[in-house]
Amino acid sequence: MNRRGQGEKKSTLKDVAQKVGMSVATVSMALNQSAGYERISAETRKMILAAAEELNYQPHYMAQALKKRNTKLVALAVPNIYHPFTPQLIGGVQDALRENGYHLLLLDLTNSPDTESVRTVLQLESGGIDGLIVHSMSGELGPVAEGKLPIVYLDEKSVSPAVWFDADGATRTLTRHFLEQGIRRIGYVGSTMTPETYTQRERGYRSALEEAGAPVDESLICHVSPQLKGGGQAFAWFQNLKDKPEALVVFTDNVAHSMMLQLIRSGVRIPEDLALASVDDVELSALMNPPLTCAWVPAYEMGKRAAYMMMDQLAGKDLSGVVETLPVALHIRASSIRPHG
Amino acid sequence: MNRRGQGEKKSTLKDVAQKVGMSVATVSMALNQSAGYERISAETRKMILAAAEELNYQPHYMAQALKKRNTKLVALAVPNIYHPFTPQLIGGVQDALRENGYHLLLLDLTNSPDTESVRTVLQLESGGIDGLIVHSMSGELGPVAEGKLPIVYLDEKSVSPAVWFDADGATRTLTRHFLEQGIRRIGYVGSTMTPETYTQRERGYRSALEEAGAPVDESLICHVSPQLKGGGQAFAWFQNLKDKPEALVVFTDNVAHSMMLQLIRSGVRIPEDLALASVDDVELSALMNPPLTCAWVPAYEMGKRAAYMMMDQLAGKDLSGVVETLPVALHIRASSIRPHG
DNA sequence: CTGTTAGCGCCTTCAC
DNA sequence: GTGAAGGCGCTAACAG
Repeated sequence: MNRRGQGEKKSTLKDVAQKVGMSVATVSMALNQSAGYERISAETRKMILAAAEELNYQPHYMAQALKKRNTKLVALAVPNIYHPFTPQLIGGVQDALRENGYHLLLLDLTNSPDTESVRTVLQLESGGIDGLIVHSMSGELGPVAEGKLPIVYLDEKSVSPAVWFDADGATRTLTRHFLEQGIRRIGYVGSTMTPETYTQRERGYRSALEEAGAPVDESLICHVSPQLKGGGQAFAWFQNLKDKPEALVVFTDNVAHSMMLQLIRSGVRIPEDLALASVDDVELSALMNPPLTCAWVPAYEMGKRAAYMMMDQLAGKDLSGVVETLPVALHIRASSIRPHG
Repeated sequence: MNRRGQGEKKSTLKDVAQKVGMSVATVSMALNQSAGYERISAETRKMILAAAEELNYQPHYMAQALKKRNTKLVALAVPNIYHPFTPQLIGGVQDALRENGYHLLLLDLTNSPDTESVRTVLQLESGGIDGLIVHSMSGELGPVAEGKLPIVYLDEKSVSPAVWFDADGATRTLTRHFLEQGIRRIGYVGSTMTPETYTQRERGYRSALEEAGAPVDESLICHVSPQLKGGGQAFAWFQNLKDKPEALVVFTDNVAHSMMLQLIRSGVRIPEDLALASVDDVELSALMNPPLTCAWVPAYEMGKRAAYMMMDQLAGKDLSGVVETLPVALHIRASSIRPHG
């Protein structure tokens, strides 16, 4: 042991105590400013600080965690690290956590068999992490984690506590945006996977049509993979359609981008031949040709809110039943504006 | 304490021991299959297992870590969570780590002042994590971490141990690909940020020209932000150029995509007016119009290799001086093929 | 075959 | 103002 890279062995509280000829208790108090701290003479305090500095003392993270019964670690479980949404979520969670000295343990469950992810969570659940934030996977992880440690769900609204954005509102707004232009044949590209946010997005589309008294034509609805390749599937579906729609609401940017690129390559003009709009609004959407109309999802903010809710729970607040809903914003761009309304 | 969500208090080794009327030592052995395990009678072993099961016993992660002097946690520090490269790295690291029961602590240093990230690392360094994988930031984190815990560097080659992909080879190949078509006026879009991989990419471009006896025209080289907005900067630079190049090597997909979209919008035809090629080859590149020629970077594999190297070190191997270099692959697509050679 | 003992490094009453 | 003692939950000798 003490092999390459380890350098000089770390110094412990005891080392510091020894150096100043005092007990570890005093040193601990001085360093932590914990109860009884005021009673330590300013002088000894300075000595201790100096000695700690000199010995390069750092409290042992795990020992502290064991004693204080908290690890300052929060896990974020994500179903797909490759979705453009995910990094923003991560960024938000991480930034919020860091504000309070927490660290982020990332659980990327992309193509992880359920059993394995469950095993991982169980392992961590006991003294490994203080809390768990779950993105779109209450079904898989709720049963194993609930009741064992504080949880916050992301992108779901039928469980709690949760952070949700108005998913059905997003597609409803998009669909209405087409209806208001007098477009009636509006199709929908949805997901074969069915986390709550995706089913709600489809619901928003359907309800907008119904509210407007427009018929929902099932032949204008398709379901594809929520990956880039989903755009290819949607494109193929569109090509084979006899009676094509005039406009399409797509459930996620990812798919919209890739479908759009293929449509254009095949000669379909956007928005003249087909108007397009999508949900998420990642940065690239505004740069597409033509710029893609989107319902903007506050992904970063959602991550932040989830982390705050987690830390609130860790601080003792009871958040059961709470579902925070963040609004979406409609960003109208050229892809969705039909020439003659 | 024991507030909402905590459920029934967790059971400890002692609880299990009590239940079966035995000492914690025996229980620990039986459960861990550690030294001396074979000498426990099969019967008591079964009892213990059953009791543990019934009490829903899970070893306390931190207590175990404190005792065994390892946390099974490896941190990955990334400079920019939003770069399309990063999720692939994360995916690779995480998958490899998980194979051996390690977990990933993500340190997203996007827009983090240096001091703060250093503080974080120092905090974790002492008993919080077993090792640190650093992406493109040896300058910032090397000094604080080196010698304190095992490190692996990603995307650098002048430090070690490291995982590197042949960055200058990538751009050299791309540049030659243009030269072989008889193109002489080849420009370069590089980065204002200068991690090693970016300086090497520029070097590859320059050396390919020099080797071919072609002049390096500094007016054909610009430097932009490695974000999507960098594409806008590059586009503006290109527009203002009097003597335009026939081809452009771009240092990263991100920038290439966004520049390309703006070029096309402004009426520049690719590859007729300007041939384009870039480094990274994220999935979207093949879907662009026209499909973008790329040097493919094995990001996922790099992550995996870095994690393996970390775990090798954790297992006692000395990897100082080792730099693993992964090859890139040239993916020729329509964006780089000039009509008449 | 199993129990006892002794910590890992830290924090926190409780005495002095 | 400061020190001693106990213990978080677990593991690893060493006894029996």
